[in-house]
Amino acid sequence: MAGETTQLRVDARQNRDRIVASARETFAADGLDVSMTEIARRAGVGVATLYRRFPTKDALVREVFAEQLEACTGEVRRAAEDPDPWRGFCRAVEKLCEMQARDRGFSAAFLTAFPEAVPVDELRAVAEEAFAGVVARAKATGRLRPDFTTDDLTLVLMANNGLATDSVETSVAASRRLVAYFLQAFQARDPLPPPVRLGLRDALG
Amino acid sequence: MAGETTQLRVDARQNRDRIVASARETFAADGLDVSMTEIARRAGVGVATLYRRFPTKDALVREVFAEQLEACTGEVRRAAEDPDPWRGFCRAVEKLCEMQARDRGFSAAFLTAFPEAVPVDELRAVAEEAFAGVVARAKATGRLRPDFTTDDLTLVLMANNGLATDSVETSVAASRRLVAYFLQAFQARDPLPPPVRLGLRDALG
DNA sequence: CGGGAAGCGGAAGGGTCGTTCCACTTGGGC
DNA sequence: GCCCAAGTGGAACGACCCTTCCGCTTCCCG
Repeated sequence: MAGETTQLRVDARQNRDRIVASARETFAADGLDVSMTEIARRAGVGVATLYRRFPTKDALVREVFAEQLEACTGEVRRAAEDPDPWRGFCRAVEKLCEMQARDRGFSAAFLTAFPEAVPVDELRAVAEEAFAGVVARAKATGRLRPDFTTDDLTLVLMANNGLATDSVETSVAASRRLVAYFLQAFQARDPLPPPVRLGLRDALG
Repeated sequence: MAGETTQLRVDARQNRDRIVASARETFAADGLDVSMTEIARRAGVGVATLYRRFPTKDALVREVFAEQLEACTGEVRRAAEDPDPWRGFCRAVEKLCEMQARDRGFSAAFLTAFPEAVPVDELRAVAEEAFAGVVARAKATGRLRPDFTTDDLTLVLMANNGLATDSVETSVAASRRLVAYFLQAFQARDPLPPPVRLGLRDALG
C-alpha cells in the first residue's frame, strides 16, 4: 500500500511477499529485535534479496507497520459507526489494545518515533482523526468525561504496550483487564479531579 | 546490602563505590542498555576493575537494583502506617510509580525476570508482603474494591513501565495521570464487573 | 531460443557488545 | 622501607548485528 507497484519479475514478487509475510509473523511474535538474517532465513531467501527490496531494516518495519496501521484505522472507522457512541468508543479502545497485545512489533513500531516516515505519519494522522470523531460523539452523549484528550489514547497505548510478555494469551488477558479499568475511569459520572495536563505526543516525536 | 563485606583494599573500596554510584545514575537516566565500558568510563576506572567486582553485567544490575528495591519497600512500609488506610494505599501506588518513572533502569530491572537471583526475589517478596498489608487495610475500610489482587499491582507497574520516555519530567507527568485513572477505577463505589482473571506473576517468572 | 538485465545467495566489512587476559602498579603488613 | 598479593587499565576475543559486495542463476523480451 506504499505505492511501489513498479513491475517486478514474478519470482521476485513471490519472494517479496514471502519476506513481508515472514517479517510480519516474526515481528508479531518476537518484537522488532529480530535480525535481518533471521527474517531472511524464515522467508527462505538470502539477506541480499531482503535488502534489494527494503534498503534498510527501518524500511521493512515501516512496510509491515503500514499495513497494521491501516487495519487499525479500519477498526476505528467501524467503531465510529456504532449506533451507541459510548459503546463505539469502548470498542475502539478495546480493539486497538487487543491488536497491540497480539502483536509485539506493532506496539513497538507504533510508539517508536518515525519523524521522517511520511506515509506512516500520514496514516497515523488519519487514524487519529477517525478516533477524534469517536471521542467527540461519545462526549456528546455525556458518558465520556469531557476532559478526555488525544493524549489519553496515547497514554492508554503506551501503558498497554508495557504489558507485553512472551505469551500472547497472557498479554491479551492483562490488556483486557487494563482496558476495563481505563474505561471505568473514563466514564463521566465521577466528578473526580481531572488528571494533570500532558505533552506526550511531543515526547514521542 | 548484599553481604560481601569481605575487606577490600581502601582504593578498591573507593572504586567499587564509584562504580555502583555511576551505574545507578546511568541506569536511571538511560536504562539497562548501557555498555559496561561506558559505565566504567563514567566511574573513571577500566573495565577490568568493574569485572573484578561484578563478574557479570547481571550482577551489577542486581546490586544497584537491590538498593532501589529496598527504598521501594521502605516507601510501602511508610504507607502502611498512614492513619487513613485508603490514603495509604493511594500513596503507596503513587510513590512506587513515581520511583519507577524517575528511574528507567529500575522498572526494567524490576520487570525483567531474575529467577535465580535469590536476594532479589527475597527483597521483592518482602515488598509484596508489606503491600499486601496495605491492601488488606484499605479493603477493610470499604474504599478499595474487594476484588483487587496482587496481580493488579503488577498490572499497574507494567503499565507504568510502558510510559518511559527520554524526558523524566514527561514520564513522571504521564505516570501521575495514569495513576490517577487507576486509583479512580480501584475505588469500591462502582459495582462494575470485575476485570478478567490473570496470571501475570507466572508470566514474569 | 538466446542474450542481457534483473535477481539471487552467502561470504565479508565495519560496528558494538559483554567478557577475558596479561603486563604493570600500588597498598599495607612485616 | 621491602615485597608480594591485590588491584588495575586497556588491548584483544568472540559473538552478534546491519549492511554491502560479487560471482552465479533465472526470467523474459525479441
